[in-house]
Amino acid sequence: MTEESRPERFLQIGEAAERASLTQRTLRYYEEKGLLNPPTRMDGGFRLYSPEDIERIDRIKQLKELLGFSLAEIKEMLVAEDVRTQIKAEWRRDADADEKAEKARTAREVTLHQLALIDQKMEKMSSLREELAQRVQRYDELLVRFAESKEPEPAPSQS
Amino acid sequence: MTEESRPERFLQIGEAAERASLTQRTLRYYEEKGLLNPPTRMDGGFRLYSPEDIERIDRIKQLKELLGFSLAEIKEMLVAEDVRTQIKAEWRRDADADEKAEKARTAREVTLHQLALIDQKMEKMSSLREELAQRVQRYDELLVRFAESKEPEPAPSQS
DNA sequence: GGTAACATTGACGTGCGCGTTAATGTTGGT
DNA sequence: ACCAACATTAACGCGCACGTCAATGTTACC
Repeated sequence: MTEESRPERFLQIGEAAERASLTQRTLRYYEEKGLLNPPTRMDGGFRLYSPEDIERIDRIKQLKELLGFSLAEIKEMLVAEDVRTQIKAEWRRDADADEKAEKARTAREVTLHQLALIDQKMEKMSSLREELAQRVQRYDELLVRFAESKEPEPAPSQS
Repeated sequence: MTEESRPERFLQIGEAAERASLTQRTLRYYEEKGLLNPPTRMDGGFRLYSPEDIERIDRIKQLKELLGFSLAEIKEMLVAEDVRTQIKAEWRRDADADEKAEKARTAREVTLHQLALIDQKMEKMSSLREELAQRVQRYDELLVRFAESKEPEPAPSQS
């Protein structure tokens, strides 16, 4: 409900940073490192982030915090995203259809690769989860035994 | 099948590092930072890692690479593990049962917290997974349309 | 007992992902 | 025209997680 969804306006760096819970420095850094393409500027040179830029920022945050990828890795992963927007932009222009299809195939491949990475991580995670769950169960059993040795004659208790 | 499972012998740092695909420096660093308790030593001062130590090293690697936690966070998380082995070691000694129960409760709590963290991550991951899967599907549809516009009269093909 | 392989403790170096400060420019409102 | 709020680049700094010497000691084996 408090979800900050895609804005309809262009945002200056301050607002953009706040939305994503990042700092302005971080956004500039991402741009410097090629993760964000240079946003448009106002006459005075102030950065103006488009809704697409904002989405991309969220994407980066997601990939970083969730999957723990390095910025370099994320940069690679975002190639697929780039191709996608590029295709969209060129859609009704007279670009070579074969070329576009090739790009789409590439983007598909990259996305599939990301999917595979995620699946790998999720598998490992769920086996770790299992391990921990079992451990909790063993603690429970242990605690029950402690309680039993203390209360040989369990009295009926409420609540 | 190539899985390096728990060894029966004590290992020197070289072998231990190789098993975990880490460097000797890293193992010493983990010890320095209190993630690994100081292993036993040979007469000359060479470190000897017990099977339990080796397990713990794998644990750390798991938590770091899988969940992207910092070493400081991992250190905290391993408290539960410590309590567990401590309880095991003290098991038949005349330590205060209440105290042991209290430790077990603490360990249980910490483990539950870890479980909650993992569940959070897995939820976010699976929604990201969904997003990507849908994207692949859209690429597929796109490519089908490309193929159709190229081949208005599909010829029966084998293989 | 020599020597190759393996280890030890410093100590400094490094890359990443920003934080922070300084000096300066821009925008929007009164 | 002025002012506060917001932005800019450039540069240095910093904590983390190790890498990388260097100088020295240990072990195992022939």
